[in-house]
Formats: sequence, C-alpha cells, structure tokens
Amino acid sequence: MMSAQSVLDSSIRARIQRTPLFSAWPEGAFAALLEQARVRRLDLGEILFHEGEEARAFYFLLDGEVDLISLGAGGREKIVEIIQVDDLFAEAVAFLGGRYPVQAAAGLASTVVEIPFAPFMTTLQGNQELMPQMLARLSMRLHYLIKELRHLSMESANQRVASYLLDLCPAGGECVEISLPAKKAAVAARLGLTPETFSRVLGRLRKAGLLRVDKRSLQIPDPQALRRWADSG
Amino acid sequence: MMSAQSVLDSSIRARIQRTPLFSAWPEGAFAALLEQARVRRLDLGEILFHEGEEARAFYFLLDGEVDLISLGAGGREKIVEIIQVDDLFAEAVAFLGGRYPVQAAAGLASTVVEIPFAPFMTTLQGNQELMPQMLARLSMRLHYLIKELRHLSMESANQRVASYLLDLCPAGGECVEISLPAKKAAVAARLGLTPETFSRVLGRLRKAGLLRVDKRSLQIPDPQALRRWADSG
DNA sequence: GATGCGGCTTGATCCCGATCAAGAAATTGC
DNA sequence: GCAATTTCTTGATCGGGATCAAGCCGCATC
Repeated sequence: MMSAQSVLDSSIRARIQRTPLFSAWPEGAFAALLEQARVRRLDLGEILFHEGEEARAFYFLLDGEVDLISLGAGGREKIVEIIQVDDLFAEAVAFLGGRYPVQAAAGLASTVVEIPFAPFMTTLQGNQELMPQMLARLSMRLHYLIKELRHLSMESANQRVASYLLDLCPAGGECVEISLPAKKAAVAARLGLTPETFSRVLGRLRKAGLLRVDKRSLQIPDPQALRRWADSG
Repeated sequence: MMSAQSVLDSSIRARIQRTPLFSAWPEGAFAALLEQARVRRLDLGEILFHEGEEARAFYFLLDGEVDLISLGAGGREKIVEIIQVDDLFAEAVAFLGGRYPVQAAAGLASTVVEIPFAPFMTTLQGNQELMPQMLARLSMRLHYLIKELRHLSMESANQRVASYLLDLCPAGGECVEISLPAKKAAVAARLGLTPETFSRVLGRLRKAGLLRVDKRSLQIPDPQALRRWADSG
C-alpha cells in the first residue's frame, strides 16, 4: 500500500539539498527537479522496487529504514546495504542500463522522496559542470563494494562483525556507545551471516569483555583491543 | 625488473584508441596523452602497483596477464579480476582518492602501457563532453562488482564455477569451445576457491557429461543443461 | 495475570569447502 | 632423454558456519 503527495515542504527540500550530490546544483534546476518528485509512504516489508525492474526514479529516505537486497537462487538473500535516514539511494542506477540491480524493501514503516530520472539526466546533460559530483558518488559506491568484497571473501564471521562494529564508531576516537542501525537479523544479513551466528559472535565478544550489549545499543570499552582481537582470532 | 621506452608505435596507439573510453577523444588530446605514456615489461609475479600505494597512472595490457588482487589478514588473497590483453585497467582509480584499492601483479610475463593520470584528468576537465564515457566505465565496474558480490555471498562452489564458465561463452548461442583465461589456480582464486575445490568441481562436471576438459580448453556440449545443473544442485 | 507473538539466544548436528598429504601429469632445464 | 620443478588431480580429515530445534525475554492485548 502506498500514498503519494505532490508538494514537498521546504524543510524536506533543505534536507535533500544538503546531500553532496545536490549541494552544487543551481537553485532553479533543483527546484524544477523537485517539482516532479513525490513523497511515498511504505509499510514494513513493502517493496519499493524489484531487482531487474525498469528504473525510473531514485530516492531519498526521509524516515524509517530501507534495505537493498540482492536475491539468489532458492530464496537466499543478502542485504547489500542498509539505507539510513537522509541517505540518497539508487541514484547510480541512472547509468546502469536502466534496470535496478538489487531490490529495495522497507525494513520499517518508512517515508521516501521519489525523484524521477528523466529531468535529472536532462539537467545533468545541460550542466556538465555537475558531472564531477556524480563521478564522485559512483566512485564512493565502487570503493564501498570493493571493501565489501574483501570482507566477504576473506574474513571470518568474527572479523566481519568486529570490522563492522568498528566502522560504526565515529572516526578514530573513543566510541563508548554505538547503536545498531537495524534489528539484529537485518544486520546479520548485511554481514552475510545468519542471526544465530551473529548472536553467537556478540556473545563471544561479551564474554571476552570487549563489548557490552543492551538491546540495540552497544558499548565498546576498548576499540583497539577489539581491533587486535579481530586481527588475531 | 622493468624497462621503459618512450615511443609508442602506431599499431599500439590504434589498439588503445579502440577502447570505448578513448574512441571519442579528439585526436590531438589523445596524441598528447600518449606522449606521456610509457611501455613497461613485467616479469612473472612482478607487482605493478601495491594496494594503498599512491596512484599516478593507469594501464593498458598489451600482452600477458595481470591479476588484480585484494589482500586480507594472514596472507589470504582474492583475485578480484583477471585482466586480459587489450583491457584498460585502474582508470577508475582516478576518482578513488588517489590510492590503488587493490594490488596488480603479473600472472605471466607481460607488457603494459602506463598512462599517467595528470594529463588525463586535465583533458577530462577541459572537455566535459568526455565525462559521460567515464561515467559509463565506472558504472560497468559497479555492475561487475554487484554481480561478484552476489556470486560470492550466495552461490555454492558448483554454482560459481558454472556461472563463470557460462559467462565465458560468447553471448547466447552455442559455445562448443572456450578456454580458461589463466592457469587453473588463478581462476580458482578469481572464484574464491582453492585449486583443489576447483579441480573437483570440474571433475564432477566431467563425470556428469556436462564438460570436456583438455588442458586449458573446455567444451560445453550443452550450455542449457549446465545452467540447469547450476540452478538445481 | 494469562496468552500470544516477534526478536533474540543457546544447544546439537550437519555439510561444504579448506587443509593436509600424496601422487600423476605436464613443462622446463641440462 | 631424463631429472627437476611446477601444475593439476585425488583422497582423507577437519572446522566454521548453517541448519534444525528449543527455550527465553519483552511487549502487546485482553
């Protein structure tokens, strides 16, 4: 079930314009683009777009949580990325031959802004000074996927969980408290693990004194020790 | 050990210009770029660039074979891609923050053309009509990595080998005979498998009558049957 | 409080692919 | 041609994580 409305209030527009992709856009072009955008509400579990479906729009997540999921034979699925509030997603699909390469499903009841590709691409072609920003976006995704590939293909469950937790820490410093971006089963899928294994790894970390767990919020008393534990075990 | 020479003969220039990335380049800019390029010869096993190293150039493979390798803890390594003759590689690194995200090593004695980024980027910035081609290149790599991720995270050894073999077939039709692009150990690493497992899977396929193996050349009598075998088993 | 349900943990067992260990076959060197 | 080295195959065992199967906890509803 979905609903759409045609007017975006100015605070929403401001949030979208704050993304790196749009911050350099001339005001006129940006306003014209958002003319065509619509707000959509998604129920928990609702599918925003399917893998292989013709791609007509990309999205900005206002509220809730959306999972990008790659489907395999026999119902197997891997969460490629958990999209967070204020993230733009699927914009790179504009150059990927017109089909979504993954599925997007709401992990919670959510709200997204749907921005059609057609006017976006037209503006991009007419203002080529905007292209470097688009190249930068694509490069970030490339980088992200290369890292993912490394994690999946040569790290153990322990190492993957540890790296993931450390990545959640704000850069560098002490990260006493962090919180999981989604329910544990989704995080497990994001890491390519079953919920059971994920739970066991957290248990191991807890017993080793490297982690305190309370519901979805975690404390890492000594990040460096965690890093060392991952590198050795 | 390496040697460099400064003049590129015209047949080499023609091969490079035939790549999609350069086919739209104005003759003058292309010639100026290749002024700065150099030929390098690599011994078997020689490392062209290391992971994390500052990126100053990208490459065109004239002859031999180069493997892009991602390194993990404890000497573990995964071949991300096996570069073939007449492929351009590492050009996307221009936008990836100035460091190579993987290592490149010669899988055979090889010859590459080394093309520095500086003049390349300058030309790109001065001729923004060339950017769409660059976007297309990045998108292809994105697409490739998404596929890789899917294969690695949710397919069995059997399925990965079968998909890989089918991908080697020229599009669609009968592909009676194909040949592995590298020695079996390298192909196994590309698939995220040990040589032993790869050998066993080929053996299984042989016994099932789905494959004939002779050295490095393979015959697939019935591609559709192979596809079915992968989808079921 | 009882009941039910979804999310999480814990335990027992299984299976795929890695690892260890020989051999066989192909390639190279003399 | 024959030895030496590398590449590939085959077999035996091992182990990490999946799967199967209960139980547990927090929370909602009545």
